[in-house]
Amino acid sequence: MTSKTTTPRKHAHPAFPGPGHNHVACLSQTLDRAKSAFETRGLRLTDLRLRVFTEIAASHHAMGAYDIIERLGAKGTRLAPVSVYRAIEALTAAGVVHRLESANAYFACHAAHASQRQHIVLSCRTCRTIAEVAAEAVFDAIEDIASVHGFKADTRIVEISGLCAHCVEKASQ
Amino acid sequence: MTSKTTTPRKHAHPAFPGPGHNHVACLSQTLDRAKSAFETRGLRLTDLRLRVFTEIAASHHAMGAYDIIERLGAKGTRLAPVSVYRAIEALTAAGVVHRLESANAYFACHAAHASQRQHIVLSCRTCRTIAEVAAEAVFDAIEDIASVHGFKADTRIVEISGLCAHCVEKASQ
DNA sequence: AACCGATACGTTATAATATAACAATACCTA
DNA sequence: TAGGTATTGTTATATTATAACGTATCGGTT
Repeated sequence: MTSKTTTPRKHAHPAFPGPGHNHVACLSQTLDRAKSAFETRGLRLTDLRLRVFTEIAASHHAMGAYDIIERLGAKGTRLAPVSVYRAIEALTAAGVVHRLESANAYFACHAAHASQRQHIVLSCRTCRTIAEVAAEAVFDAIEDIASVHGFKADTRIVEISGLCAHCVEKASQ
Repeated sequence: MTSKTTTPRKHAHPAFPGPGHNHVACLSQTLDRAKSAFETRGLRLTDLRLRVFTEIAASHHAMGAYDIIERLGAKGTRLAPVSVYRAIEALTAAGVVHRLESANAYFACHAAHASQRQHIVLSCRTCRTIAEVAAEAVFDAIEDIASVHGFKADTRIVEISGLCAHCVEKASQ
């Protein structure tokens, strides 16, 4: 089995989707999850929020608020910054968008994020792709060290920058 | 032993210094460490950098770049933003100042940070105090999960917000 | 000492990110 | 359909950060 075969992947949603992954299907599922996330929380996924979310979820990259404005502007709707920020706030509250703190940018949650399992963010500095991966051991270790110091943790930000598997492979060729 | 005694602490530099800790001594040591950090790296701790660092290290809080400008301005030197940002850049490169990514702010490294042991940031949302604590288990877990995904980690940001031991105690009174 | 290249700093302008304040509209639901 | 709440529009402004370019200073070399 060579590296160039089109053998089906084991996972429908690998942490780092390759450049050629079927993003149409991926996006469709992500939108569905967003809809239920709003529904189950009793929140409204309005047209504005849906349009903003669709832009963010159009890729697996983090996107600045003003990027979103420009992209939606190119499609005919010039939004004020505050409108986009409010949409982002609602999407974040619903848990379908996260903020990449180290980049002042926003990315869609493409994973099922079942229940409350916590994820860390892996961000490839070459292809800019972002993946969230479950990492309970990391959060367990954080709780341990926090409790050693009598610290009561509230929000936990873990953002790792580096090279994703695809870019590591390319770099070694 | 009541909670109001002035019993000496076990550590000269606890992760979260109490409100009444001897910051004069603390600052003095922090400045010394900064001087050697610049020296060993062959970098210059200029007057501007020293003044900026002294402001940042005046507390265990994170400070915005414009806060620094205002504080130094109150002391007679009105600096342009870019000057402060350049100083911060140099101080960061020397490893004596870190950026709190989730707050776009900067804080002094008050710990010895011996060798290359990695630290996570604990940030109290009540008293705003920041502590860096060694947490090798956290970084080990991060390496594990990264390698599972074929990810080659480069920079690692771990920022935990919550309540420090002092504020937990106050809140429970 | 005089020179020279590199580093640091000053000055001005502007980019990039984010929120405040208040008016208008849309949406529930009684 | 009336009235309250949530959402969006509109305008202005706050906050964070960098670009571009000139001047000064430092440190090593002749």
